[in-house]
Amino acid sequence: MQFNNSSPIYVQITQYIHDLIINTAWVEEERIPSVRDMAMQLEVNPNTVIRAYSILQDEGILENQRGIGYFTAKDARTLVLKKKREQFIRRELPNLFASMRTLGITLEDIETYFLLFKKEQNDHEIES
Amino acid sequence: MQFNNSSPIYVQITQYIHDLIINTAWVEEERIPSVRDMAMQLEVNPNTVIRAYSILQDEGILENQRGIGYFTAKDARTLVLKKKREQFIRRELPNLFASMRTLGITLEDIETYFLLFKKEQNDHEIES
Amino acid sequence: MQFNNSSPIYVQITQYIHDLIINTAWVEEERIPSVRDMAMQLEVNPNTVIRAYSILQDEGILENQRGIGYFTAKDARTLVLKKKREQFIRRELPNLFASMRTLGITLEDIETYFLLFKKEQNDHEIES
Amino acid sequence: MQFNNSSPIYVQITQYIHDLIINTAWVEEERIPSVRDMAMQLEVNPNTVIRAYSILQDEGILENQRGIGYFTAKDARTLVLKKKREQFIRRELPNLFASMRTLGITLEDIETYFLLFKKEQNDHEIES
DNA sequence: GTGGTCTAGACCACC
DNA sequence: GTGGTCTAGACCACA
Repeated sequence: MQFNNSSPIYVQITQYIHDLIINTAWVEEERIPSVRDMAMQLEVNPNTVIRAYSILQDEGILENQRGIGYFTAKDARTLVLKKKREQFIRRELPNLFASMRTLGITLEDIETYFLLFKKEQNDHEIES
Repeated sequence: MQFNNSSPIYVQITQYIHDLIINTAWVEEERIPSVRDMAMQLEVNPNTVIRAYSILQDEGILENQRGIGYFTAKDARTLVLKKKREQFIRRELPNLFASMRTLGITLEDIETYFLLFKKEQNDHEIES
Repeated sequence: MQFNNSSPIYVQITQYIHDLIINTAWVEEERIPSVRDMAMQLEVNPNTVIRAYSILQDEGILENQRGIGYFTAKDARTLVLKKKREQFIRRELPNLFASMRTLGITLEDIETYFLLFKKEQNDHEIES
Repeated sequence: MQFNNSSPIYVQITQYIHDLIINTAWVEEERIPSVRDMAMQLEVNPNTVIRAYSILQDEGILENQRGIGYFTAKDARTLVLKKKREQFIRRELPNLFASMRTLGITLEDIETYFLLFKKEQNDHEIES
């Protein structure tokens, strides 16, 4: 895994795990890699992984069984999706609409870009 | 002016000035408030204003005349608009589309939110 | 049995056994379940049960007969009660009074909560 | 300040700050000692102080102004009191009542101990 | 100056 | 084996 500098590594790890759960790469109520394993796998200090895991635990997405390890929560996927949707509507959308307003971009323009974007995605998939 | 914690204050100031120029609240080729005045007005450390002004100077939006002060550039408004459009298409839109994809949000959903957003804006304007 | 995360599992097991002895669910001088049985019943690692049993043995509440198993002591119930009373007066009460003081809670308030608590208990018993 | 081993240092620091705010030793909307100062004062690693401050920030008791420092929140005292009261009622009281039940201790007994406790407190105050 | 992140490494309790 | 706490120290962005 590659990290960028725009946000802290521990945040990028939480987002990465969010994705794993949405993709069902990590299924619910199963044990996830130990802090040390994850740290080795991501080539990161264990403390950084602990920080990410703890945040996810606070969010109710992970649970901890003493001396055994971390587990995905029962309704982890629902929780993640709900959380991300809220964020999207409360943070991303208002920014989007504000930008559209100041730049004079309409919904039709967005649609055009969207079709283009989907086309690109398809092309990439065909390539690979 | 109120600042939030999600991005550095100097960035928020540059965005604020971008808006002032787009709104033609600051017209082109005119002197803008001195660093000290701006700092007092925004209740901010002068260094922070200097940083914002310097960035805008690098972007070609402001110009500095030694010993006199800062001025808006000749084509400031065009520059700002161009810059913002680029950012919008290269950064915001891809993020938007990616979020839509993972969250299963369609363009129709966006439209619904957009109408809602416009309605709220109108209500606010009528109130005030 | 359900364990919470606020204290170690082996501590929760010792408290559970304390209760069993006070309730006379375990009578004195009788053999108690083997470590393995107990571990299976509680869905817990045998080492954890061993730890709990050892502590109770140190407290004089359990006795171990090599090769045979663990037994409740002759005066187990008296011992447990005495121990709990001491703990209550030396640890819980001072904390309680300190909290009451800083939070401005009076004995009358406590009484109100107590009546409420007893009422709830009754309701639960009637339900079941 | 002396720390005990029963709970992590960063937790003890948060509780210490809770007390400072309840006692109005720290008044609202004022700057508090910097992380480094506090660390030196408490003879603790700065990271440990950061951890405590961050938790209090999440609780809404402290606020952070970038590059300037931490401040007590506007309604910090109310928040702390509310938080502590809730904890008291939800955690301490049920334990208390459960102990009273199994040990056969009545409210009258508690009152006796309470008067004793208050008497001791007075004696201590007179001494010093 | 301020706080925030990250690492390396030690030590501990728990299962 | 598991996670959790703490330290020391480096480095960075921000005001």
